[in-house]
Amino acid sequence: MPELPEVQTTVSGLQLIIKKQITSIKVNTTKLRYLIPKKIDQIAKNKEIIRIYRLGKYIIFELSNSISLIFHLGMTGRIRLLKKSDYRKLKHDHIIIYLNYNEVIIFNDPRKFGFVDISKTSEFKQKKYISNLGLDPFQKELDENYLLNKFDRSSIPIKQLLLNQKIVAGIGNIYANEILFDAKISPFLPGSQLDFHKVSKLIKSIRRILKKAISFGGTSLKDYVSVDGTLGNFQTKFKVYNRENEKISKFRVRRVIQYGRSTFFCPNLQKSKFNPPFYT
DNA sequence: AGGTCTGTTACTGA
DNA sequence: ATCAGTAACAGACC
Repeated sequence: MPELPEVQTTVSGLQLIIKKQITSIKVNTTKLRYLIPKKIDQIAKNKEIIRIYRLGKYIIFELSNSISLIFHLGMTGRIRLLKKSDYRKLKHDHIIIYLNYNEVIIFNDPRKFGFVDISKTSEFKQKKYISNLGLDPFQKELDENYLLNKFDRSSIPIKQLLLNQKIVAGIGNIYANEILFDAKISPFLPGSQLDFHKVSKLIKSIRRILKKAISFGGTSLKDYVSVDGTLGNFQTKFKVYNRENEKISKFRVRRVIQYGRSTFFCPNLQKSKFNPPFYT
C-alpha cells in the first residue's frame, strides 16, 4: 500500500546505505510499468549514493555522478535491504542493486505497477511525473489559501481531490478515507463547498494522520513495508478503512464505490447532502 | 474453479 | 477541460 507513510518508512530505512557504492545492478525483469532503462547498470556502476529522499510517493537515489535513480512502488512494490549472504531470490524480485560492504537492495513488485527510471540530477524535475506533483503535505506552503485556490469552483468530490497528486502529493485511498473521517468531512463534498474553516481542519487532519501513520511504520495489509522486513502497524489504527458495517460509537461505517475505488466513511459523523442514500 | 476485489497511475474517447 | 472506463498485473478471497 505504498502511500506517503510507507514510502517515508522505506526511505528512512534506506538511509543506512548513504555513502555506500553501487557495484552493479541486475535487472531480472525488463519491463515493469515502463521499460527499465537498459543502461541502468552501466550508468550506476561504481557510483556512490549521496542522498535518498522522498518526493510524493517517489523515491529518489541521488548518485555521485550527477545521476538520480527514481523509484515508484506502484501498488505492491517493496524495497528490501539485506546482506548478500542472506539473500534468497523470491518471486517478483525484479531488480537487484549490489552494494559494496556485501549488501543488496531488492525491488520486488508482484503486480509490476511500479517503475524505475534514470535522470540527470539537474533534469529529473522536468520528468513529467515529477513536474506535475503538487505540494508535499508537510511543506508549509500547503496552507488554506493554496487548497482553497485548487478547490475553487470544483464540482469534484473532496476525496477525489485528495487523491489528485497534482494538488497534494502522497495521499492514496487508505489515507484519504482516514483523513476525511478525522476531519469529519464527507468524501462526497464537492471541492467548491469547502470554506476556510473546513480546509483548515483538512490540513490539520492530513498532517495528523500521515504523521501518526509514519510513527507506526506505515500500514501493512498484505505486504511488508520496511526495508528490514518488519511490518507497519497503522492498520490497527484504522477508524473507517476496511471497517464496513462496524460501529463507531453508535454509528455505522459504510462502504461505497466512488470513482471506482472503495470509499469508507460514517454518514453520521461526516454529514453532507451530497452523501448517497442508504436504506438499511 | 471462476468471478471479484485490491494499495497506483495514465491513457482513451465522449 | 472533465470524467468514466479501462489497461498494465498478480494474488487473495469467497
